[in-house]
Amino acid sequence: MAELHGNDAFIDTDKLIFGIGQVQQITGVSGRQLRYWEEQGYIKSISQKKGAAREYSMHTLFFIFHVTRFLDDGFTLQAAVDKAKKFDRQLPVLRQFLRSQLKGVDFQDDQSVIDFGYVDAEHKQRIYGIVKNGETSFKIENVD
DNA sequence: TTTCTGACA
DNA sequence: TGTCAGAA
Repeated sequence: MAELHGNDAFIDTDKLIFGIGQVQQITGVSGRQLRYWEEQGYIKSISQKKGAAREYSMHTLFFIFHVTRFLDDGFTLQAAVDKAKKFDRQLPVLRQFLRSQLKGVDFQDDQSVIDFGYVDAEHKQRIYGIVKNGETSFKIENVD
């Protein structure tokens, strides 16, 4: 039987392929830079053979995007790549945690309430994430 | 037309 | 890194 909520239930983002021209348009990184970064081993394109046009997976596209953000923050290319890699490692952990802990989101008049479920095994307290006026906070409530 | 590699006022 | 050339 098929699992409805596994990773498989979503689009395999690595099957979304982008040409170097598209990557340039989306990330603003020049083709010259992309080839140089690849030459330096910072990024990789899908099976780059001889003079064939480069293709990038969506994962790589995201990676490139993150590198540019760190470059904009003033980091060197090497440092930006390192930070992007670190960020890359955090994503699956964050996704797993959120996927298992997120119970639902309630949209109220002045705020949004994220239900993270019970805090304790006894189910005496429930924790919520509050998003209000552009700010976030936690709230723990006792369960009746 | 787009991309590739190599080179450099 | 940009840019130009010559080829695919």
